[in-house]
Formats: sequence, C-alpha cells, structure tokens
Amino acid sequence: MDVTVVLVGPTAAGKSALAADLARRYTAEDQPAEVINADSMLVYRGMDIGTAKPSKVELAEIPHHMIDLREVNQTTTVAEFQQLARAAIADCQRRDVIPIVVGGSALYIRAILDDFEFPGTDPAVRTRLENELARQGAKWLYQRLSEADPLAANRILPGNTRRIVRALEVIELTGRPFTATLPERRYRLPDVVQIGLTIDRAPLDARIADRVDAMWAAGFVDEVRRLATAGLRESLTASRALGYRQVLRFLDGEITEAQARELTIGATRKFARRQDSWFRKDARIHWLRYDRPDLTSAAYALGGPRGIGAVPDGLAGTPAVED
RNA sequence: GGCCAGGUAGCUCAGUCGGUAGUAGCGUUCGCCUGAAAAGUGAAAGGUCGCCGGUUCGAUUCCGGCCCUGGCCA
Repeated sequence: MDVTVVLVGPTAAGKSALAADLARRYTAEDQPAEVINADSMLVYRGMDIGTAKPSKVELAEIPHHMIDLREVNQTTTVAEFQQLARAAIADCQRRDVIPIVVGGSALYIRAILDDFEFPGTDPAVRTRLENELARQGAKWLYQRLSEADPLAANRILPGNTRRIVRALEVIELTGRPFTATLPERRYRLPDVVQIGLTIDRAPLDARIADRVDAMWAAGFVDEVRRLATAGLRESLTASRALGYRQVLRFLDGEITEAQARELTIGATRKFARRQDSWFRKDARIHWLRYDRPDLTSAAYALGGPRGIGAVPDGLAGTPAVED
C-alpha cells in the first residue's frame, strides 16, 4: 500500500496532534506510519518552543522526518526542502511505511506533491541584483523587468521587490522568460490524500492566543536569547519566524516584552488567514472540522484501507469559508 | 464644586479659517504568490465627526446648554 497522507490547515488547528494520533492508529492496525514535517521552521535545531515542535517524547515514539536538520544560522530554501521531503517519502514507501506529511505552508506542500520545478539560483547574481535594487531603486529594477519579460512584469507589482529580483535572476540564469505561472494542481505521486482541518476564526484566534501565552510560560524568551548567541539574528530565514522575530526586537530593546507577545499573536493570526486563503483554493483537499470527536477515525477512513480518498458517509466537513 | 484638555472608523489619532471628513497607522475582509513562504505583497469595506438647541442657504467646524473621559485646584 503506498498511499501518502497529507495533513494541512492553519497553524494551531491541531495538525501535529492529529498526525501523531493517525500514526498510532495505523500502527495499531499493523501498518507502520511515519510523520514527515512540511513546516519550514521545524528543520532548525533549537527552535522548539516557538515552533510548537513535537516533544522529545513524541519524537521518540513516532519517527519524524525533516526535523532538526539545520542550525539556525543556516538558510534552507523551498527547493532543498522539496528534495529532502520527496526523498523521505520515497524512503518510507520503500520500507512499506505510510508517510504522513504535515505542514502549514501551501507552497511547501505543493512543492512536494505537485510537479513543481524551481529554476535554480545563484548567490552572485542574486547579490548583484540586490545591490542594483539598493542603488537604483525599485522603479528602475521593475523597468528592467518590464523590458526583459513584460508578461512577468505584468503579474508582479512594482513594489514587490523580492519577486522582481527573483524574476530577473531566473531570466538571467535560464535565458528564458520568468513565467510567473504556477503549475497545475496535479499530484506527481499516485494515491495522495490531502486532509485539511477547518476551524472558525473566533476559536482559531483564541487558540493562537493561548498557544502564544503557553510558549511564553514555557520559556520562549530564553530560547530566543540562547539562539541569538548561535546566530539567529543574522539568519535570513530563521530570524523571520513568527515569534522569534518579535522576541529579537524585544531583546534589542526596540519594544517591550508585552508588546512582543501581542505582536506575535497578531502576526500569527494574520499568517493563519494567509494559510486559509491558499489552502481554500485547493479542491483536492478533504476538509474535516478540527473539533469533531471522531477526527482521527475520520482521517483514518479517508487515508485508510477502506479506500483511498473515499469520503466516509456523513463525515465530510466544509471548506474553511465562513459566512 | 471651579479651571484646563479632550470626545471624529472596531482601536489610536489627523483634519475641516462653515460647503456631510483622512492615499493615516493598527485591526477586519478579500486577493496575489516558483530557490527567504512562519517570507513578500495588492485592494476593499468601515464614520448620522458625544447629545440637544441656536445662528446660517448650509454646522463635524461658530455660539449656548447638557453628558462622558482625563488632569489640576478646592
């Protein structure tokens, strides 16, 4: 059996807990399963409290992949992640283990599941473009993109410097236009079942606030302080993680600790809305309410032996669209 | 009780020398997204301008009274 189960949904909806329960359920049915993390920040060692990383106990009980692979001062990219995660899935399947992919970033999920190809990158080119951006300004760089690839320029807004730089980089490296078009939503593997958790805004916001409070109580600030000495501040990726960025600002004396906590809650809520709006578009996802009592069974029924992707009677949820 | 400063968007505030107000920040809602994605970005909605009267063609703006908030003095 080589089904790939994928759990998606906004942060704090309970994906990790469901993944663990599901893995236990499979194991109980004599079908080993392992969890493959698809969250960008869980790959960094030491980022535990702020990322709500599964506990040591849980990691010992259920094998997890794609966790604690890098130091915080290293930069990991989607492309690398894609490669490693796909390898992990293949490895599971070779061993007749069901991979349960869990993640909150739709780009990462799609990069793993769909025919997503990243055209490559070159630090030297990137640096040069960024210098040009700094020297000549966004308008100038956007003008260059308009000339090199009008179609891409049309789809990228003049103020979105990050994407302008990337587009020019791709054009320069490949010699072809940067078609800012995402590939179709088509799985590259057979038997993929995507399950999404739906949760209304009000309870989600409450859960986020509770989680952030719990993080603080668990010593989050100390964790960030520790990581700061390991180069967190200088990292391009890890330093931007929700909560970490805000606590760094507190440690730098820019804001108070209370403000850092409030800003973390706000940024996390905003992130959850972004996650929603992306996942919502994917018609392949089977939605389940986060709080249904038979959540694990429902998920198991979707991905289990009864039939790949078969929606159990009366178990279907509704997409994450309110009102 | 007296004096002073305020009451304008869900919150914090601008502004209107009288012509039904702001590209405001935050929040909300809805979008976009190809090697930083827990990142980066766009747009929209939203106000009987504290209440009641007066002056005026016309009041959120001027005048009077009242209510509320904060501060100072008794």
